[in-house]
Amino acid sequence: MSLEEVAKRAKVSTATVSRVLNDIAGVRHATRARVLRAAEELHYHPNLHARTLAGGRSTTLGMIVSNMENPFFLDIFKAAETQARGRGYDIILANTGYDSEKLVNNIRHMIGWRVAGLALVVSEMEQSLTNQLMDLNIPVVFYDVGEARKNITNIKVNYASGIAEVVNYLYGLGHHRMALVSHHSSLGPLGTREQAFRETVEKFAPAVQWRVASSTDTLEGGRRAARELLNSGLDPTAIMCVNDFMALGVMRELRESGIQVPADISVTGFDNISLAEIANPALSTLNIPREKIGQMMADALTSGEQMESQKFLIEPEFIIRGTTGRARITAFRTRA
Amino acid sequence: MSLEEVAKRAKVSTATVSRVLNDIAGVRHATRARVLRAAEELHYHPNLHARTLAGGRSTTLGMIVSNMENPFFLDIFKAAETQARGRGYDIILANTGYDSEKLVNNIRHMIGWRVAGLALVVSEMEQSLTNQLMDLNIPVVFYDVGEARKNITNIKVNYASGIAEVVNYLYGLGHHRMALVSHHSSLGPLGTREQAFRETVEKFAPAVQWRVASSTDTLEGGRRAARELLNSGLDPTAIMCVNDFMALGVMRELRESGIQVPADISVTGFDNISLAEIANPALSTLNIPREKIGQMMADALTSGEQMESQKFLIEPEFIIRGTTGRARITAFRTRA
DNA sequence: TTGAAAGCGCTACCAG
DNA sequence: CTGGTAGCGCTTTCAA
Repeated sequence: MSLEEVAKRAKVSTATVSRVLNDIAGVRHATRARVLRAAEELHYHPNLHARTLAGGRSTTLGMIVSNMENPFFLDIFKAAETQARGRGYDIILANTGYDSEKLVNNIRHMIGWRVAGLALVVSEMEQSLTNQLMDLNIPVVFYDVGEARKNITNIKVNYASGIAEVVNYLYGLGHHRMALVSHHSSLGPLGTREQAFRETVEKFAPAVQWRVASSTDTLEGGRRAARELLNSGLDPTAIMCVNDFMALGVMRELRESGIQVPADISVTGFDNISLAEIANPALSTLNIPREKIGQMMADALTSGEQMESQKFLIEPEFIIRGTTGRARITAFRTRA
Repeated sequence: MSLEEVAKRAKVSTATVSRVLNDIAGVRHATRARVLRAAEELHYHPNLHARTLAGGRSTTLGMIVSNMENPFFLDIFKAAETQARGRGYDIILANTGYDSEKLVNNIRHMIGWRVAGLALVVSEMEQSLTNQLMDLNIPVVFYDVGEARKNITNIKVNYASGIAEVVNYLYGLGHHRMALVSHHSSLGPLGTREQAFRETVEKFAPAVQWRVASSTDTLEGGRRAARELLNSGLDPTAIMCVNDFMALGVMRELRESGIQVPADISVTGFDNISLAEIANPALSTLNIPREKIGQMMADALTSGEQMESQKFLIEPEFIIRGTTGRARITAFRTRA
C-alpha cells in the first residue's frame, strides 16, 4: 500500500494523491473525493520515513532525560509533549540513567532520526558534546546544564537561592545538625546544589554541623542514604534531599527505624512532584514549575525564528508542609 | 553530510561506504579504515529514515499505554525496552490517557512509522481495531485486552482469582462492608475486575454489603473515590483498589479525614509498584510481574518466527503488608 | 487542475 | 574486493 497504488486506484498521478493527503489547495473537489476514497479502501497509511526523507524536514523532536522513573522528568516530558503536539510535532523520549555514554548514544540516535530539535534534561554532560550540538544546526535546549550558545537555549533553576532558603528556615527552627541527601554528586547541577548547601551551612559554622550522603536517584537510593546518615554519628535533626523522589525513600527508612518525622528529624525535598503531597506526612519541598519548563522547552524547539541564544532562570518556591518542625533538643541514639 | 559525501572523501563508492558502516564482510582493511576516517571527519550520522526506507525493514517497535503517569505502565515499558534493545530494537512509546480516539491515532501513527511490531498495554479497545491489526501483517501483542489471533499474542492476568483471594481474606478478617475503587469501569479489563469483585462479594450476601466507586486513574482520582465512599452511607471497613496508584490516593484521603489505616479501614491495591512499599503504612497488594510481562511483550515482537497466535495467563500473588487488619466492630461516623 | 520526473539518502543486487 | 545502479515511498518543481 503505497502512494502509487492509491494513485492507480483513483486514476490520478502520485502528485495529486500527495496534494490531497497534504491538504494542498488546487485539487478539484471530485478528484479529491476519489483519492480519499481510494486511500480509505486500501487502508493506506503514508510512510512517514519516506515523507520525512522526501520532504527534507522532520516534525519530530527528541528529548533525553536522566531518569524517567523519577516523576520529575516525566512531568517535564508530558508538558513538552502536549505543547509540541499542539504545534504539530511529536517527541521521542530517551533515557540515560545518568550514564554519559548512553547520553552520547542517544544523541547520535536522535541525530540519525534527523529530529527537528533536541531537548536535554540531563545532569551528566560532557563539554565536547556542547560543541557538537552547536554544529548540528538544529535548535537545542538544555535544562539544568550547559551554556547558552548559538542555537542553544538554556533553562536553569536557581538552586542556590532555594537551598539557602531551606537551610535558613531550618536553622531558624533550631536545627544545628543538618544533612544533605544527593546523588551522582560529581555531576554538574548536583554539584551546584551540594555546593549551595555547603556554603549556606558554613555560614552558621561552627554552630551547625553537617554532612552529605550520596546514593542513586531512586526510592531505594534514598533509603540507603538515610541509613548511611543514621550510622554516621552526626545524629542529624534535619535531612534535606536534592529531590522529592529520594526524599520518599528517606522517609521510608526513617519510619523503618522507628524515627518520627518531623518530631525526631525534619525532612525536605525538591521539585514538588505530586507524590510529595501523598507522602505521610506530606513533604515540605521546593516547587519547580515542571509544566512551565516543559512548555518552554517545546517552544524553544518549535518557534523556528529564534535560533538566537536564550537563557532563562527559574526561582523555586518553598512549600512548607508536614515534614518540617522544630528541632528536638535531646540527642537521639539510633541503631543502638 | 550524506553517504555520498563520505564516499567522495574516501574515494570509494557509496556501496562500499554502506558496507563498512553496516559491518558487512569483504572490504579490504585499508579501505574500511579510510571510510571510517572520512565518516568521522565529516561527523557523519546515517539517516535512519533513508536506511529504513531502503532496507525495507524497521528495527523500531511501538508500545501504546493507557497512562504512563501510573508507574505500572512505565515498569512494563522499561522492561520491554531493555529486552528489545538487547535484541537490536528501539521502542517508541505513546500514551492514550484512556481515550480510544487517541488510541486509534496512535496506532495510525505507529503504522505510519512502519514499526516492526506493536505492543498494546491499554484498557480501551475497539473491536474493529483488532481486525485492522490482524491485517497489518506485523506481530502484535496485547496486554489485558483482546483475543489471540493470527499474528497477535495475548497476555492476561487472572484478575478473578486475585480479587477473590483478597475478598476472601478480608472476609476472614471480619470485614462485612467492602468497597471497590475502580476507574473507567465501562472498559473491558476493568469491567472484569469489577465483575470479579461483585461475584465474589455476592457469595457472602447478605452478610456482606458492598459498593463500587469509580474515578480517574490518578492519585487525585483515588482521593475522589475515597471521598465518595465516605459519604456513601456504606461506612466500609475495607476498600479494595484496582491498582496501587489509586490506592495511594485513597490512603491520602482517609488520612486527611482522620481515619486510621488499617485500624478503622483496611486498604488493598493491585500491581505492587515500588511505591506500594513506600506508602505509610506499606500497602497490601497483589503483585503483577511487570518486568516479566515487559520482557514477554518484547520477545513476542522480536522473535520473528512465531507469527502463530499465543496466549498467556498470569497469576497475581497476594502480598500482605500493613494496610490490612481485622475489621473494627463499631460503626464509624465519618464527616459528622 | 493535473501529470511527469527529479531527487531525498540509503541498501542490495549484479557485474567486473 | 569494489563500483554501478535500481529502487524504497514520498514531495516538489516544471510543464502542460
